[in-house]
Amino acid sequence: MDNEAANFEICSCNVIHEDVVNRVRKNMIDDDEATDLAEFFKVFGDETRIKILNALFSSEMCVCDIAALLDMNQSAISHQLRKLKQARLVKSRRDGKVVYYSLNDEHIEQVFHQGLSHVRE
Amino acid sequence: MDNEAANFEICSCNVIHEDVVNRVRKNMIDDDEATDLAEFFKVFGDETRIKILNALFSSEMCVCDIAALLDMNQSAISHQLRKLKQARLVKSRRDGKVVYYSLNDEHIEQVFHQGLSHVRE
DNA sequence: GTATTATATGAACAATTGTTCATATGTTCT
DNA sequence: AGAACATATGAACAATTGTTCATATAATAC
Repeated sequence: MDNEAANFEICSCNVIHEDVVNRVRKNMIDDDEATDLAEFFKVFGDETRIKILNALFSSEMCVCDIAALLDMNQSAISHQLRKLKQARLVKSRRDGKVVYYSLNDEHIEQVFHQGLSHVRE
Repeated sequence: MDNEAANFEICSCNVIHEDVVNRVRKNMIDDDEATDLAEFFKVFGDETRIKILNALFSSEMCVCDIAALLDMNQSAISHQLRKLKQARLVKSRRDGKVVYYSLNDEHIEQVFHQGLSHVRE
C-alpha cells in the first residue's frame, strides 16, 4: 500500500495526512530556487548590511563615508559591500580613487520596508 | 575644525564627503530596529525554512507531514518551526496530539515573493 | 495506571559567518 | 619614477547557526 511506503522511516513519526503532503508537494519550490532565495535573504540578515542598505536609500556613498557613518573600519565595510554586490543588491561605479555604491534596484527597498513593517507591528 | 574631528581614526581613510554623511545620518534606522530587521531576515535565510514557508502557502501542516515532505527528521523540523514561530512568521494550533502550523500573516508571502522575483531576474 | 504517538527541547558537533589585521591593487599627484 | 590615498582581499579567529541524538512533555487509547 501507499501508506506503508510513505511510512518508510522518514521521521520518527508517520505521515498523518498523505493527501495533504501530496497536494503540497505539487506546489513546492525547486531545491535550487529555495537555495537561491535563502542566500538572497541571508544577505539581509546582518545588522551592518541592513544599515548600509538603509544608508544607500538616502544617497550613493563611497566606502570611507559608509565606514565613518557606521563607525566601522574600512575593511569590514568593504567585505560587506562585496557580499551585497554579489547578491546584486548594490552596484558600484568608480570615479578616480573613489568607488561609489548605490542600490541596484527598487526591489531591495520594497523587501526592506515590507520587513520593517512586520517587525514594527 | 569639524573636519579634523571627523578624521578621528574611524577608519584607515578619511571622511570624503562630510555633507553626505551628515545628511544620510539623519535618515538612519535605529540600532534596535536594524537588529530586529536583521533578525527577521535571518529567519528567511535558510533553505529548510524557505521550504517550510513555501509549503505553508498551500496548506496548514503538522510537524510529521512537513518532515515527510522535506525528507528530514522530526526534530530538525521542530527546531526550525520554533524559530519561525519566535519570529512570528508562523502560528500553531493543537488538535489532540497533533500540532498544525500555518502562516501568521500575509506579509510573509509578500516578502517571500518579492525576494523570489529578485532571484529570478 | 501503562503503552503509544506527536511534538518539544537540551547538549554536542560541524559548518558557516563577520570582523580584524596585514597586505595587495589601483588611481592620482608630484 | 615614487608617495599618498581609496579600496579590495586573504588568512585567522571568535561567534553564530543547523542538524543530530537522546530524552522530555503532552495527549490519546487501552
